[in-house]
Amino acid sequence: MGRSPCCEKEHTNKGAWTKEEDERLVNYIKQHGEGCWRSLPKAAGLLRCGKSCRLRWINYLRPDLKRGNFTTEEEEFIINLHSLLGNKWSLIAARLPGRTDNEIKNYWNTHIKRKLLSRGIDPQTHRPFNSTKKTPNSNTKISIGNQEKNLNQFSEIPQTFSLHSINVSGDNLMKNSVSFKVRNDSAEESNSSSVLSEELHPQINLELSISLQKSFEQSAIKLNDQLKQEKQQFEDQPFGTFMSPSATQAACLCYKLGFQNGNSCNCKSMKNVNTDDMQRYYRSLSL
DNA sequence: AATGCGTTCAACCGCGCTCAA
DNA sequence: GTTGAGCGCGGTTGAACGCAT
Repeated sequence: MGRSPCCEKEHTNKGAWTKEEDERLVNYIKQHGEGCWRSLPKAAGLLRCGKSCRLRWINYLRPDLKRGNFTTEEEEFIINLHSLLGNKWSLIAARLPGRTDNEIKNYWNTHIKRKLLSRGIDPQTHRPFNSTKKTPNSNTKISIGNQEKNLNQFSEIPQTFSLHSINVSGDNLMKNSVSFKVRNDSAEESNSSSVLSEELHPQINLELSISLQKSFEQSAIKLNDQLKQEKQQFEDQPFGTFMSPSATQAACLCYKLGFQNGNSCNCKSMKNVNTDDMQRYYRSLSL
């Protein structure tokens, strides 16, 4: 059965948007908000299909977009995220405020891809071209308490504290994949995440030592409450007077995963964690 | 000035997913 | 359980631009 077209093509404009069309779209969304893209063009007096309006708004007209060149930090961040997420541009964009998936995708294809190729790195696998390949073990299991699940069954793990609560069995290669998946709470991401190894990303410590104390739920709730409390303490006190054991551990994990541009660290000496990292960590908590 | 070629990026296309009927 | 509308995503296209010849 064929799919019906999203709009009456013969009555819609295509190609570049005019200034007037942009104004109409912006004014309409300012008044009525986003959504109902199918009915929006007619309501806004635009001879465009809904998808085209949505794309124009999301990729170009949204007021919170950051225009201009990507910074070196953004570029590094994209490379790191791509090594974990693969071509999941929308997921990568979600972690880069002010950037769109389309923008990142274009930047990847026009700049980063070429840069990696010139360094002798395969942009898809993030491995040197002459390195030996390892393939992930599709039967890798994740244990939650006394339950065991396949990777692809694992779909609802809270993001913030999951790294503390999961016991992973499988080969080293998949450990990192699992940790990423856990941080991003969707089975789909798990399936698409790239395989990492210490030889590929020496700055990323794959020995996550993630283990379960009691049941996953109990640990998660406990840690969530603890972090909530600590976050409040952090906001109440000037930095430096307060150091949280659970937060330092979590920040350390961020470090070890390479999300903070950090070097390998030792949790026992996390007194040395810098202020910016800690602030970033607390602000990232959605408690 | 004219032409060709490579690059960039806005926009389009088709597919998959979700959800309500 | 089936169907179809609506939406979002990733891949692709093509117009516009810059540079070299």
